[in-house]
Amino acid sequence: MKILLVEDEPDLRKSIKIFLYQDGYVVESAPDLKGALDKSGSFDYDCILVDIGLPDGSGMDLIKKVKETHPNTGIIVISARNSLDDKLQGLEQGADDYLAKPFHLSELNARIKALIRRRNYAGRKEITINEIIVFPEERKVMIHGGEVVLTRKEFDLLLYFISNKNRVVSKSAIAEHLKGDDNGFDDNHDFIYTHLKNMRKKIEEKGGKDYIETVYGIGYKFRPQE
Amino acid sequence: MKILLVEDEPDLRKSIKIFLYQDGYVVESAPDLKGALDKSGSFDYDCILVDIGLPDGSGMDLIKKVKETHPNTGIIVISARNSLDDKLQGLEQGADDYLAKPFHLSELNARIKALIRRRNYAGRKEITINEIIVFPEERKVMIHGGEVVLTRKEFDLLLYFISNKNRVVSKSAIAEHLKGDDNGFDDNHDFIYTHLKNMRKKIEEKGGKDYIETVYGIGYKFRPQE
DNA sequence: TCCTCACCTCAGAATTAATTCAGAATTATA
DNA sequence: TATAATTCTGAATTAATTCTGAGGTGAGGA
Repeated sequence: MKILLVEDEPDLRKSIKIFLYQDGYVVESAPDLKGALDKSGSFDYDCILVDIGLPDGSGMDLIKKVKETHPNTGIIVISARNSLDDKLQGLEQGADDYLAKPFHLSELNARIKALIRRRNYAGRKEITINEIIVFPEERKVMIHGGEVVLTRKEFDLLLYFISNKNRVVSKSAIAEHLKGDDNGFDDNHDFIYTHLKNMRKKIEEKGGKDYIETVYGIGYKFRPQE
Repeated sequence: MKILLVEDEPDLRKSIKIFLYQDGYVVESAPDLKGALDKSGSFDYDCILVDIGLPDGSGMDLIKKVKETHPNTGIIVISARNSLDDKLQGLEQGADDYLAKPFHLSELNARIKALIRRRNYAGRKEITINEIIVFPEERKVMIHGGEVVLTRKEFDLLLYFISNKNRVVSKSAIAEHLKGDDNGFDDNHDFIYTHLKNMRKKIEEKGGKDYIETVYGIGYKFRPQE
């Protein structure tokens, strides 16, 4: 679950980032409109949090562009100006929710969860893939009534496969999705192997089938039975 | 237990705040309708105390909005005008109780307790979690007939776990809940460790089991036995 | 056969949690 | 008010868990 945070005030940016990270999200951030446009254009985030008042422009432009290019990305506006105009304009441009500053971080978290649930899981709290049941908000996985305890990366990996089921995903796409902020250009993605192996092992131990098919030389495909 | 107090008169606001704080609540306040709308829109309070006559509008608008967005929040109207109309109108908008000025603070406290009890604990005065019995109003905890003496933060921590049982709560969320007013955004949450440890120790000393499960990398989960 | 890539194992690096402690802040008491 | 006691907070240390990357093996394709 990857989030882009666009906020110019460094302290606030840092706090939000820490908070969301601790809540299980993979977070990237940008301090201005330019950086945000760059990032949003080159990656498919699950959700973007955008401050309207940015040093080099208005967050409204970002909303507009993202809604054109990545219509499936959720957008939450955070704004200091609690004017009705701002709110209406933001929602009109395609934003999904609005939060006035100052806000409690747990409230932000609740909104994100609600948004992601609305968009991705048709409002349901759990996803069922044959004998595997995944609870995205609780980061919990059950198989045959028993819990499979996954680490942060393992869980993200599984969720990524699920949301891309029946599609081939490359190793580097996975790596990019699991990696947090701006670690430059990291070309060694071998750590995926370990997480994949551990995840497979844990699922198999609990009696779950391995629906992850290796597409030699290309990547992997998560193919549940119909 | 977090309360929002909306009252324009500074002296009254201050004394109510101090009084409620001393009774164990975490209190935030706003002097006008605008501030109240901001705060209530971005956090889920257990209870909101609202004066009807505010400098920039009527508290009725706040009641209406809160009931739409956070239907689980209790609302108590406090008003100088002791008119039946006011009372009826407030209750009609969705307020849960009504208190005419001037009032005794102890009366206010009693109403809050009654309200919170009605809403959160199905009218009961105590919450039982296996061998642990918690009295939220008295901020008292019993195990096997003996009292566990907890500090303010320790008790709030326990209560927070209980009201989020079987759900993972992050360290940040806990920290935010335990911290009172508008301390900006604080990103050092390590003090949680100490409170958690002390609480666990006290409960264990009295023979209570440790139902707090650590979810590595994410947070904690309070999981009582079925 | 040779080469590439998947996959495994393993150990050190990095992160996170538990524990301890001391000074700061708060509250109670004289 | 002054003093003592308690509680809170953050830092330091240690322990536990997870992440990451390197090296090796083997399978499949050219």
